[in-house]
Amino acid sequence: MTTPKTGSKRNTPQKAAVKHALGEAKGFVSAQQLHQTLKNHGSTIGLATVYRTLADLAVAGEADSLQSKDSEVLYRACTTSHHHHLICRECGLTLEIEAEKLEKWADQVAKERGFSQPSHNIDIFGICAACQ
Amino acid sequence: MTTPKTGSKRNTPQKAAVKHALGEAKGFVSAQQLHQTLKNHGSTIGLATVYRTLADLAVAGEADSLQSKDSEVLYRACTTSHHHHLICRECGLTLEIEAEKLEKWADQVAKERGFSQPSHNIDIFGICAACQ
DNA sequence: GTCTTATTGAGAATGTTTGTCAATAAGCCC
DNA sequence: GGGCTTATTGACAAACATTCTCAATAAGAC
Repeated sequence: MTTPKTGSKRNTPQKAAVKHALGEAKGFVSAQQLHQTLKNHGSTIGLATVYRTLADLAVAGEADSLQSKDSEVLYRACTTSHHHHLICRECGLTLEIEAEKLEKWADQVAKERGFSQPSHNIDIFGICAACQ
Repeated sequence: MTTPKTGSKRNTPQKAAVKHALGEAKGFVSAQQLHQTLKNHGSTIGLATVYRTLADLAVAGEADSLQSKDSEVLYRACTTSHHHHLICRECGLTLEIEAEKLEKWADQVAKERGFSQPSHNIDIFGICAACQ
């Protein structure tokens, strides 16, 4: 009762492995894909652990998440600064885009209509030069 | 072989019912919600039919679709012209937004990086005046 | 009315994601 | 190093939305 101890995360080899694998991936990958990759490399990590770790990374701002067309969630390692993505529909190649103008525009539109706590979802898709 | 007959859609009471119910809904609704609403009104429509009809409407441009946080797809009746949405996270109230500038910006960003066939996903969320 | 075939509805099947829970091991104090 | 507490793990089951299957129905055309 005397020790709330709310925020005590532990460092485990599993978390490190997920983080590393996410860093190796070029574009966005699903939890399932990442789990398969890890197992192919000899890891015995559980699927649930991959899901949990990715969700934690997303909350911590160390990964971006995105909904694919097939209703699965895709993750990608990223810098902590806010940005958007230009994604190839063919190969998944992803470029980060800075768009300060856009941020301001979105926030302004929300405020003009009386909406508070604005947030937005902006992603651009296309076919990259290599895939054409 | 002599009759391709690829595009022969039939008009059924079920399709009309889904279309009507979608029009009645204020904001975005899921296929499950719509199915429930229809059943509550006495319809015996099947869940699969609701899904199929909504998918058709989305393809035909008569409905907008959107991925919610809970990984379900939400639909909304709309005009055929291209637009985006400002959505209340609390009550689901939805306003349509015209943003020609934005369209051009998105297409330009894609072309600058060598991407063809650009498309984009832009939605703004917030808490509407009534919900604050 | 008859015929063709798109459509329907009930349930099974799929696939992702989350929950459960006993077993394990990370961090800490001695 | 040894022991303790408890966050974490992994295997599996469960929840969930969505799609598939297929016999039965009915829309549209003649």
